[in-house]
Amino acid sequence: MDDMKKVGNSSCNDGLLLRMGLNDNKAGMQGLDKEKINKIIMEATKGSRFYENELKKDQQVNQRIERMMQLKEKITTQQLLKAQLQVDKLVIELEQSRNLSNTIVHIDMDAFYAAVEMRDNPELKEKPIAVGSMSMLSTSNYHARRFGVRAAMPGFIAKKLCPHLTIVPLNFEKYGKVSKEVREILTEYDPNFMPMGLDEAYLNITEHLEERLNWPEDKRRFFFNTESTIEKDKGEVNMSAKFNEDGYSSSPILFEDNTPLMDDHPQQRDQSMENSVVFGTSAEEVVKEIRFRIEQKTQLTASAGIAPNTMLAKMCSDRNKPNGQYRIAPERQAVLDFLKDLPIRKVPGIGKVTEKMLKALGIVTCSELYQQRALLSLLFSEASWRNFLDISLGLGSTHLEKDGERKSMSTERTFSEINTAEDQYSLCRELCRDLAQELQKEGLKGKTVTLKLKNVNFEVKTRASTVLSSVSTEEEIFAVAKDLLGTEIDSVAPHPLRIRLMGVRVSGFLSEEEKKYQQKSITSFLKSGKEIAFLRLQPGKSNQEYCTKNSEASPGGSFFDKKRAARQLNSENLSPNETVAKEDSVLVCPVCNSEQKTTSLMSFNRHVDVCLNKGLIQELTEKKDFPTKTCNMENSNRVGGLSRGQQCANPSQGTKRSGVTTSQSVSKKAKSCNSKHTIEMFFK
DNA sequence: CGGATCGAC
DNA sequence: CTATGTCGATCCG
Repeated sequence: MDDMKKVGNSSCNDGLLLRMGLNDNKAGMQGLDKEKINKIIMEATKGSRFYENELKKDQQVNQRIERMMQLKEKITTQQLLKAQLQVDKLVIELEQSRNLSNTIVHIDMDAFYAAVEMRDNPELKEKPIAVGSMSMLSTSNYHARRFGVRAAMPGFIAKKLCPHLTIVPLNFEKYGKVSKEVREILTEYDPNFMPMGLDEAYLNITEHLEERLNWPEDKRRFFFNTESTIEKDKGEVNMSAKFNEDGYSSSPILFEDNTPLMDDHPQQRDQSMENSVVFGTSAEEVVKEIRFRIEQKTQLTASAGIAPNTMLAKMCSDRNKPNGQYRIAPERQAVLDFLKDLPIRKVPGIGKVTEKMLKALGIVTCSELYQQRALLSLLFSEASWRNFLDISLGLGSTHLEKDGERKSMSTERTFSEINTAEDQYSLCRELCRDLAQELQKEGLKGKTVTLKLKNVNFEVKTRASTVLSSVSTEEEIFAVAKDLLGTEIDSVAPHPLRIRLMGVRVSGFLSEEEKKYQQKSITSFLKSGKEIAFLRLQPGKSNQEYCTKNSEASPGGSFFDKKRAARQLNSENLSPNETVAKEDSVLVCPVCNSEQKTTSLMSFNRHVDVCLNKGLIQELTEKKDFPTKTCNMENSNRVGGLSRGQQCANPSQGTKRSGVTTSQSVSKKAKSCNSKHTIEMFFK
């Protein structure tokens, strides 16, 4: 998004201000200068919990830098020379593989959300506006930016910077519609174009350019949208000017110079079609055409970059925004010229922290990045310095890969402080419910559940747990998340856990391969007509285990719910051995599959352990896989010492991966419980 | 694997 | 009063 989140850092390095304030003000005009902006932000911010946490993070970065500098001190000239040789060998290879044959375009809608809101509400047109809420802004228009109002800034601070600021709430449905309109245009130039969010996209127009060479003019002719409500009076081309809110924006507008549109066909303009325009066949003309069509269709302007790879194209689109475009010719020297004085912060992938670290090494521009390549290869990880090298050579992807399958799905929410376990658990359940719904829309199941917590001091923690069999339903996810939450609550007891955010994520999805396999094993399992045994447990003070004989256990979850609520609310230790499975559930041993006529967990566990040990011995003596009896042990986190046993009990999942998972996650839990007797017994 | 960090939108 | 939500990548232990 064209939001100026990246703010040139330049001179004064007074820490946080640079991060939080906008120091990009063109002096003179109405608005505020850097100093004022930073002062106001600092006043609004100083002493807040947020600020304190920012300071803490800042210190951590400084320590990182310190460690790096110490490392640097130890580097000998010998090492440096050697590194230089190695890196330069790589440079030669990279140089040889440089590919300038593609034409990549990056399209970036200008101040997208704000522009949509202004379009739809003329009242806003002359005003400084931002889209978002009092707590967080998503974007602002250029007018507001002159006051230092920008994306990722809370609205209440923006208001201090610019008291007249109008804050419009987000309306994603609307932006989505507009985005779709834009995409309909883009797809004509590259059916495989890659959208990046609602307001940006990469296109590879290499093929289009070839075809276009043979196109007759008619196919390159487009008409002005006449029935639009826009006030436009004089002549052909001033439509885009209105989007230049301020009249003194430095960016070029679409038709401002005398030549561009008719580049290739200067002769025809007036007679044929009064309200039409013909675009040429060059890349620049194509992109002008795209931007023209976007504007005609949506009344919104876009900026664009043209270059031989995505990284460069993206940086180009930033060059002349808003409502401008820029091209790097497909020549090595053109690329290097472009990079020469470019601040590394402009490079996609280089953020605040990396900028600061590199600056500590005296690196600010891309050419400096290249000069220091040998040093960087000694100070940074392979992935990092190779990336730096690519950047400084101007290398990037020359084709647009379809993004692969998703790797995780999550949901999180911020709220005013919540500090009672009761509310936290019910919130957690709610998140699990929402997440489960989304997961099921995509038919996904994952093995890892991650809980994210942010306390009122803005400190973030994540806690993850990987289970044997994939989860996707509210109950399944919650069963895991609630344990993680419980552990965190316990960890601060007797103090309450004071949080301002909670999130739940599911990852570790099954690959397509695994899906099929699982499908098979499930159906064959069902055919075999066996019962599913469930076994669950919660570590910590509220140990709770039960098995039900029923495969559709706890249908509405109410049973589960009440139990949990009661237990956690009372916050006392129910003796873990008593009162299990009162209702209509029956304990079934997951190993031998027989019903156990007891309601005492302890004796039930004993039985299970015995069964498992039998299995273990058998496995080890026969030295082969455990019999493939499909015993579904979803979520079976039985708390004590079943590390090997679980593997045995669930052979259908017996891949290397799940084996490791099992022994790790269980052995950890085994410590917290005193039931490692299973293991000890075995080794006697 | 789990946890923290970075970066992008 | 009031500092987002979602995702992927990477590094380290």
